[in-house]
Amino acid sequence: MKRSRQRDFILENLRQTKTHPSAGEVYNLVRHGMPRISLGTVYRNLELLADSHVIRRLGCAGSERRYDGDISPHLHIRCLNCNLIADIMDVPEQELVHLERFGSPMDFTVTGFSIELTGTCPACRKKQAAQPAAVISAGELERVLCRTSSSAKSRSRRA
Amino acid sequence: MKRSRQRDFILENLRQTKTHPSAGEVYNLVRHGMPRISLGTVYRNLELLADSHVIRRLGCAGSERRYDGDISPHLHIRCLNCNLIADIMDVPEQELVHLERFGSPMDFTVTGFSIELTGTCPACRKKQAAQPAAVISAGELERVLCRTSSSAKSRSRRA
DNA sequence: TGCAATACTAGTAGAAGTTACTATTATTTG
DNA sequence: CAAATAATAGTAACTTCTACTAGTATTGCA
Repeated sequence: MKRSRQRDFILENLRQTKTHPSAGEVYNLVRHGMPRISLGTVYRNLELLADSHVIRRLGCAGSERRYDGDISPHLHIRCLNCNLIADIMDVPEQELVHLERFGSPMDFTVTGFSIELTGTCPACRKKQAAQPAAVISAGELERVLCRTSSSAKSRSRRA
Repeated sequence: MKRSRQRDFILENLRQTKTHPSAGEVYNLVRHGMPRISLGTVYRNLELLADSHVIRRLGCAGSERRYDGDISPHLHIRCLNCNLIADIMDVPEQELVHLERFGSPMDFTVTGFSIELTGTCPACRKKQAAQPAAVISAGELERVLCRTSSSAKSRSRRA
């Protein structure tokens, strides 16, 4: 394994960022200082750094993979609306470690866990208040979505 | 909102499956009974059902989105090697709910959380034992990855 | 210091997963 | 039954990520 200026610069940029960026976002960050760096290099090095535990790969960050230059033990909360991710730094370690004891169905070897809180960030809450979503009643929902399995089965081969 | 045979059939299939399938896998399942169903229909309805809390969208299931027809409170463990997902059914509810109290940095509204254990499934453990991965020492890692920020900075504009 | 070995990069192409679009079909309401 | 419209099939396009190759940079050693 050899050092490279690209990897150093990626790490440096990630450590100075609090936004838990995706690979594409890191790419845009580092391009300011290294205009000719390639996207593939960013992807490769983020994975390499995460595999080496120099940075953290966020376990549950929506559809795209996100990274954190801060490897200290802390949790994240993600806005389900805009995917903004914030740190939760004040979690006592003993609250988390005990999760592993739920471990081994099917004889898995448990090596870790991912926890992510989800919610709504202040900005999105304001938007949603101004423009409230349509609401569907429980009865309506039942009617629409929970047809009995027998009636569905009897018609299932017509599509 | 109108009912459709496709949505009913997707739900029925998902509920009979224990594998926490992705949208593509659900597509392959339902095609046996509905050969002309389209992939887009499967995607749309899985999202719709998940948004309505009729099924669960797994919060941290690797790169692709996975779904669970069982919405009872339980956790999952995923094999980091092959992405096999197993249920962990015996988690006392009170162990989980308290997580929400770590809640609101930046004034987020906390609506839920995702927890996923990670590890190695029995099949992959056997494979890995037969073919062990290369190991890098801590000293080597430090040398390669942790160049000081000053030396990196001084060269960062040359790429 | 210079050279050989080779890990790494830039640039591009391609794969996988997901979303968007449109004409047509199915469901619901009156 | 007919009108209104939500949902579908099929396709194209988009996003994220990975693979590939020729060329470049880094390291180890003389």
